Amino acid sequence: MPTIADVARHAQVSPSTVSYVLSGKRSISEDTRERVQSSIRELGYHPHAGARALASSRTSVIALVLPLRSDMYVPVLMQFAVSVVTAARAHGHDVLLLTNDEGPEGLRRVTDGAQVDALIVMDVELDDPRVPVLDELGLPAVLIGVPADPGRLTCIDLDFSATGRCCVEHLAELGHRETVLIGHPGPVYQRGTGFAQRTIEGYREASLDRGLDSAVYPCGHSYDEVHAVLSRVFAEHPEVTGLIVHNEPAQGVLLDVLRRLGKRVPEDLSVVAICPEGTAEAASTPLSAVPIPASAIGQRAVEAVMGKLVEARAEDGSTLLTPQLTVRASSAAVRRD
Amino acid sequence: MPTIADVARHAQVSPSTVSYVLSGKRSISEDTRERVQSSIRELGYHPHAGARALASSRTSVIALVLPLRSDMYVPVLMQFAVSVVTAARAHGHDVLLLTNDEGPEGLRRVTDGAQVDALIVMDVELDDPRVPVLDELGLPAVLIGVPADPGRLTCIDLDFSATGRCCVEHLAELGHRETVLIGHPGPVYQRGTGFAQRTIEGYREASLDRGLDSAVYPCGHSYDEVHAVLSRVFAEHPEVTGLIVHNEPAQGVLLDVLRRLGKRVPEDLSVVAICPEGTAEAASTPLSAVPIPASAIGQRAVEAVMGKLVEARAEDGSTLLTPQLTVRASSAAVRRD
DNA sequence: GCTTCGCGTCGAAGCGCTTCGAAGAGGAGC
DNA sequence: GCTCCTCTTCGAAGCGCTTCGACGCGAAGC
Repeated sequence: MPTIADVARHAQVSPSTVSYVLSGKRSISEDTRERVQSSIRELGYHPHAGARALASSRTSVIALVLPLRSDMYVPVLMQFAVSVVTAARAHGHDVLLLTNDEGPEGLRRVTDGAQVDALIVMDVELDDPRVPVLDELGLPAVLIGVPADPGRLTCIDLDFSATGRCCVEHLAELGHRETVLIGHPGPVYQRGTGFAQRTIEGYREASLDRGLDSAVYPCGHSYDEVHAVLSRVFAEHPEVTGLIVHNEPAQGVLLDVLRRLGKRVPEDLSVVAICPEGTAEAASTPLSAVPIPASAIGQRAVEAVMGKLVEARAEDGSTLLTPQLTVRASSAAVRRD
Repeated sequence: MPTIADVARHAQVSPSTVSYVLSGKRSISEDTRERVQSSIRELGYHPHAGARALASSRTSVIALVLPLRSDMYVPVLMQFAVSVVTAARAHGHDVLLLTNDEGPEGLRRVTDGAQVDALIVMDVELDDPRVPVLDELGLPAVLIGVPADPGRLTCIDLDFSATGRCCVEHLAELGHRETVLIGHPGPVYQRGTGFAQRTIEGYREASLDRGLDSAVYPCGHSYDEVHAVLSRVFAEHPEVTGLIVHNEPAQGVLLDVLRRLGKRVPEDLSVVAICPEGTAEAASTPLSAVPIPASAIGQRAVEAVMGKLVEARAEDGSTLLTPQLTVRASSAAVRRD
């Protein structure tokens, strides 16, 4: 592997000049710059990341902390990850993948060892032990998800409260008076998952505002669980005409179960989902849905991190993306007959 | 941040001694070792990764190259990724996440820059442009998937040919004479995806061996596509009693469509899937299936990489894991009436 | 004509660690 | 008593890069 000294010799300049050509931190004459650049190309020079990190205390690597939990919906996670990597690359950075099983110590490890310049942390819970650690770490950090107390940290997420509200309003405008929210499995709520709880809040508030009945049913993913929950829903709420589904993995099964139970969508029952675009489109009856803009969030997270990194720009707290409901075949005006 | 010099001073030894305590590369007296270790703890010392990489030309980071393609089944991908990260951590290594959109150059970039010690590459195609690049890179590399010509590289994968065969044999033993394989969408095959093609090969060979009819139908993921393909299958093969499904995303919809078409599983039709354990279990009729052992593969990949890293042990070419079919409710003996 | 300035370049120091050779201290062997 | 080892520890060099101060030079200012 050629070093910067090799390049310097080849271009007949000093190593520092090569460095300045690369970083652009001092002006270099057109002439030398080209000479250096062609030497770099000719020798196939790539700066040694370790040496660079040592000298500049910058790694050009950001950490992405993924949850390992099985109850997170994987495709969304993956969209996040991919968009973060892509956006980071666009800014000349790489991504170090961490899972959560090291806990807060894992964060300390990589930052103390100067392995990363910044962190992006996913699946943040309302009362997340990582948040205080991140806050005191002092490195640029962005949370995907909003904890109860974000401290000085930047958060980015879909506005789930508005999302819940948005679903209610859509159904209300179609004339539905009684709706039910099919949620994530119980443990997700007990754990204090912000997005799940906020969705419920929004749902409840909006229902109250409009004087509509509301009810929340946590629900598992399997066919049997969905079947059991829906049976209970119809037994306990025979008048229900609107279903809001905030439980991605159950989505696929849900329409199937409804069919079995003799409910036609949207004739007997309107369904609104909160899930990735693709899932909503591919359903047997395409679902009216608020898409989860995973890619946009990932991208924003990277932008925020880069902002802090480059210009120590203090991001203005949380960014909550406005939900955008797309109407498809699964929701329709209630039939008054 | 304390440096090794701070620790040395605190423990009243030289920096090199601290280094040897950390690396264990020379014997250190019980006494000093403990003194050094408690200084490390007390000061909260973490070695600077960049400095270490520079001095030792070892980064303790391995690259994981993920495909970005939308037609890969995401949950499996994620299982791979998570198991790779977990296994790597168990060996004291971190994982740098790369996507495929930089192509072979991306590999060069991270290796030339000495950012990683080794690479794990997923979703390798039969004729993958990254393979020759990896081969000449000289770094330890492990492929998940088996290209047509692996060169000197180590490959790890499920034995998909045996998997196809295994499914046929299971159905044959139940008395089925005519089976159909529902495969991935056409482009997956045209792209030269090893695992898809090998499954078909195994399926065809085993069918031939047993004198059974065979037919392959590529198939998309959406409800409509599955419906269309299955309708064609039953029109063109009215006698079919066994379905082998090698198309994870279609799995969910499939049973639903069969029900619509008036086919009972397993009474009219036995279904065998090739998919992750969880998917097979959660189906409305639990599926007899060959699970894709993503975690095991990821783990093995890391082991292989570590082997090469530590002892320059030349892994013995490809490792193909033997498929293990689990019988569930979706397959039964054919009814002769 | 002399100072002043800015531009382009260089040299050297230093980032924090690993590692090699060597040195000091004691014990064993003759 | 002297040599020869072994066991611990140290010192110094060096990994490849960035960055700061300085220097030389031509242009501008008086």
